[in-house]
Amino acid sequence: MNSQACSAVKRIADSTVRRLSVYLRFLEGSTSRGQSTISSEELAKHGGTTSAQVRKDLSFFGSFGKRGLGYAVPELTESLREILGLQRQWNVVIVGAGKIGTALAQYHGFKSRGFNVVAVYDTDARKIGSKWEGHVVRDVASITSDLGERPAEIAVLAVPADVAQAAVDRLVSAGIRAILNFAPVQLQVPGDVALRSVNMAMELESLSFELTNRDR
Amino acid sequence: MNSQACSAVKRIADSTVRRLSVYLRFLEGSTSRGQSTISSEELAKHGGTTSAQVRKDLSFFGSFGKRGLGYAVPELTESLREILGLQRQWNVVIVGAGKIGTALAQYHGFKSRGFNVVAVYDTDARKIGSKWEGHVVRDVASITSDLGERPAEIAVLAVPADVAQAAVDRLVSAGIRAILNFAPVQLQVPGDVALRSVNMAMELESLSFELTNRDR
DNA sequence: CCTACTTTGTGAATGAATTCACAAGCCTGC
DNA sequence: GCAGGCTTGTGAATTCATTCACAAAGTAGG
Ligand SMILES: NC(=O)c1ccc[n+]([C@@H]2O[C@H](COP(=O)([O-])OP(=O)(O)OC[C@H]3O[C@@H](n4cnc5c(N)ncnc54)[C@H](O)[C@@H]3O)[C@@H](O)[C@H]2O)c1
Ligand SMILES: NC(=O)c1ccc[n+]([C@@H]2O[C@H](COP(=O)([O-])OP(=O)(O)OC[C@H]3O[C@@H](n4cnc5c(N)ncnc54)[C@H](O)[C@@H]3O)[C@@H](O)[C@H]2O)c1
Repeated sequence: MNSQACSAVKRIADSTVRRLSVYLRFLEGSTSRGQSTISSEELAKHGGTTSAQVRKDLSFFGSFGKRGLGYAVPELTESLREILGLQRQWNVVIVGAGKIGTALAQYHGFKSRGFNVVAVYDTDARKIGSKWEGHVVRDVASITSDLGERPAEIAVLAVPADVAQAAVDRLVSAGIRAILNFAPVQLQVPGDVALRSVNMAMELESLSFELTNRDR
Repeated sequence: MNSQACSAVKRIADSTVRRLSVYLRFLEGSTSRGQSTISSEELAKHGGTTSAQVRKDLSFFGSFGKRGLGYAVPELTESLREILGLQRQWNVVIVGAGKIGTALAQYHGFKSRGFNVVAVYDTDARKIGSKWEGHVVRDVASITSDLGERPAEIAVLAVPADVAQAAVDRLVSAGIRAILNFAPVQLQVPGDVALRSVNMAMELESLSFELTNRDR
């Protein structure tokens, strides 16, 4: 019956972690809305799931609520931030200063959640040296020595698909620990490097499938 | 033992559909690479899964391979396009001409797969009327009558989180059938509207969790 | 202090997705 | 045309995730 975010004793499903992130985002809104306590039922409604799922998700990490009452919003917010590893800052590099890389580099939603963009890289000589929002675009060739001096844990990959694997190999040998990939290819990484991909074409195609097959 | 993409008799898991999309993308590369036949093993290697999974995924829709030989690349490509509903064109509107909306409107990867951006909308008077890449930014107030004249099936939502639900309600009542959401909120839609969300903060937080808890 | 009511936390049950394992089918070479 | 080698297609087994259902624990009000 303790409330500490105990270190995961068994493997936690990715789906659980993603829901925790959704709960956290809603809770941060609730705090500013001045609500002091919240039930699993309410959390579920705004997280697109069920109250049993919410309680099960939380139960993997400890016991955070009061029976008959619900969860204290500030405490649960804090616990979720701790579970997700958001109490520290993460350094992020963006590789590929094209259309999507530029949008991401300027996105304020990253910084406000502890993800600091520390550098932007490209290979295009015309882009190297130019800057926006305080970031000078640097030559990707300097990435290994840069990471040696000022380490970054996470890379956001926004380069064309045909050079994505080469860019990953370079990042991995430079010591990066996690990659968020926007190129529509399946990348190979060593087991100790975390990888997530955002594949927008895949999302659109899954919508296409659903529209096509709704009349089942 | 027929090869037609028969209409789904039982519910197809979303994870299956997403993998089909990945297989298709790799196959399109294989064609240009001049490979005429491919095994489930090879497809699996490049799709980040197992050969049994590939065969099971395909088996929901028919029988596309030759035993002892594998799959004919052009035929399988065609079948996957048919299954995913990609033999037609889809009209797409982008709502929110900000940083991410702009990047998406200019992205060539959509058009090349049959998703045509037919309009871009915003509320900001300074943006309305300006144009890039052939798209004039239109006032979101005209969306209902525009969709009446020239229907679009899919909306890409790239507006701030606090107005996202209102924008969805407007799109739904204008008759949109599917939404790809980039705002980090859980949206409510009627059951007959398809919804996918791309939540980049969630991806980053899931990476943060993995980095934090690798030492389990 | 006791009763009525609420909501959590969690084993057990169910349901869904993946993996196993192998018969069936096709190709090649002799 | 038969043997040997390969690869598909698919039920059965297994693993993983969600939902159920209820005891336990708390609140509130008299
Ligand atoms: N633009 C979008 O909305 C969008 C949407 C979904 C996915 N994507 C994907 O994101 C990736 C980038 O798309 P984009 O539209 O920004 O393309 P882009 O052409 O505008 O930008 C790509 C950038 O990467 C740079 N680059 C090339 N090789 C590099 C390397 N080895 N190292 C570092 N930088 C390198 C290029 O110079 C260019 O500036 C692509 O894989 C694309 O499929 C883009
Ligand atoms: N920029 C990114 O890289 C990024 C990454 C992930 C998620 N997002 C999300 O995407 C959304 C947009 O982000 P952005 O960075 O492009 O913001 P932005 O402020 O650059 O753009 C938002 C645009 O939406 C317009 N808008 C506001 N209300 C509208 C309405 N009711 N109808 C139509 N248009 C409206 C604004 O005028 C503005 O042009 C946000 O929800 C953000 O959290 C952005």
